[in-house]
Amino acid sequence: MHANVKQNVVPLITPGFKVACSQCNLRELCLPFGLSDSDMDRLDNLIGCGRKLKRGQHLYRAGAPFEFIYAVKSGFFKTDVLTEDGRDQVTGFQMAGEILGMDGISTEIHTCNAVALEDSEVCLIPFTELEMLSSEIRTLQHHLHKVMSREIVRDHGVMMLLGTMRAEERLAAFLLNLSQRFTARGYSPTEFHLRMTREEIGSYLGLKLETVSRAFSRFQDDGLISVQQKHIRIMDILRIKALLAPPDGRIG
Amino acid sequence: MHANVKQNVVPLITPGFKVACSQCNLRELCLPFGLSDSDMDRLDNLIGCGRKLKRGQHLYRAGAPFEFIYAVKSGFFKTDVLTEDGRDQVTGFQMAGEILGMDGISTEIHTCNAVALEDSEVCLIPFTELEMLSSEIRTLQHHLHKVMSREIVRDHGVMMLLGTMRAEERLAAFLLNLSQRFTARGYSPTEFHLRMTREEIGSYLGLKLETVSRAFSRFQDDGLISVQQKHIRIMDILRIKALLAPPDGRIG
DNA sequence: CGCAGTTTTGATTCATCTCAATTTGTGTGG
DNA sequence: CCACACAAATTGAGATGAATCAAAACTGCG
Repeated sequence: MHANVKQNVVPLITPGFKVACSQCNLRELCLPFGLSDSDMDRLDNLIGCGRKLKRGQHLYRAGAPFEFIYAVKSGFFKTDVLTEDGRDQVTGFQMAGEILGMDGISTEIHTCNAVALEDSEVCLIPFTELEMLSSEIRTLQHHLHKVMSREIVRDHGVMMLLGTMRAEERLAAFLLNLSQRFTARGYSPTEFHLRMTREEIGSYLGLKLETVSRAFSRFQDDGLISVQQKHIRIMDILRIKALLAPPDGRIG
Repeated sequence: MHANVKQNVVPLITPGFKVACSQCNLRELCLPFGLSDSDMDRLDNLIGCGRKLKRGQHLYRAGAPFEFIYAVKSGFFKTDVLTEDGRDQVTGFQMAGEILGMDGISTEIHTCNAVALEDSEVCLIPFTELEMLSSEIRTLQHHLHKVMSREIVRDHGVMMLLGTMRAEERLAAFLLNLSQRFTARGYSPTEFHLRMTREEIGSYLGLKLETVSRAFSRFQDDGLISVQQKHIRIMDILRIKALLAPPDGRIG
């Protein structure tokens, strides 16, 4: 807790660094997707600068005034909501090219926390100016809408997971999702490091950390994966996928 | 099933009726919120017509091409997603003034189903034209973003519910949410008819219908509510709220 | 090298699911 | 308008998956 308070001061004295979409290898994955060169220059002017975060540092907190949305340039984040009565729910994990902060648009106040799970960099996108620019650039406007809609659809997937799946199905879905997102970023589909703890995975999946750990162990015993702490190697992706289709194959 | 197929044809031969935001008593709750009279006229021109649906009829289905978003003018809807393997998750219930269909923006294909739970009316809002108009009307643009963001925040709340709450807490949260939304629409906060079945409530809350029924019965035995089938009367809203704060009051 | 945080594993408890039987409500057609 | 059939809801008994409580092992950081 104290550590976080201290860390929260750091960005104010850390000069932002200059970023440019046009130079970024994530541009096909991120907000500038589909923009012409000249339009991308205009977006570059708007975005201005980036921000570096150390592991454990908050990008923003629930209750903070909303000003920016953020594009993950490198690193790994989690977002979580907490209630007055102490419940804590991880709502997502974000990696390079993904957009953070859209929870703040509706009330101008952020409703969740965003925390770097490893040293990370983000691009700061001032939202009011983004709205102005997007009213001039149709492609940008439409893409912003797509990004927000994609988040809604993703959330529906999480609801499905939390509402209908058993523990091992949830973990299987989680691993497949990570694998797919790593693949899209040019990393190995079968071998990766988890940046989050068992407890954070558990919170995201609606499970206790012990249940997550047991499910990992069981997957390993069954030859589906190899786990060593945070290092995961997927051994049999087909059988992991099969876990998501219930044995009875009920339809309708 | 056959009934649905038949119903699906009806709207094609049912002439749409004319709607006008400027005449609508939901305008302070719905998309035109905050617009000037002249801007609202422009929105009216865009929206054009509405559509009536009978109970059980689909407004749209997963897989259907995306063209409109819909404002609920009257009635009550549910949205649900289903997977190939037969899982079914209700993702939300929508009432007057709420917007449906934003799941379709990201891929131009709807990813969930929207079904009328009673005879209902919606306004059809052609999305491409809405984007064009919103690039000219700042207020409209910003409000559209707020509506989408609000949906994201709402989804986070559902994740919290599904991920951290026990059965009676989920039902309490559900009842309080309905009560609040009815209140905002000028209906009684304490007495209402549920438009959905126990099974649909259960799907939304990640519970089996029997568990929902038992929780209702328990609430009634404890004097929190009075239930008779779909008719609900809230007797002690404070104690229902208290159910959401765990007894130990753990913090942080 | 030691300590704190994380992870694994085991034994037990408990909430919810499952299966099953009734009851109640609703819509349809005679 | 009533009777019937079907859908929805209630309630009970028992099974089960995940939570809880507890202890030990591992990892990485200072």
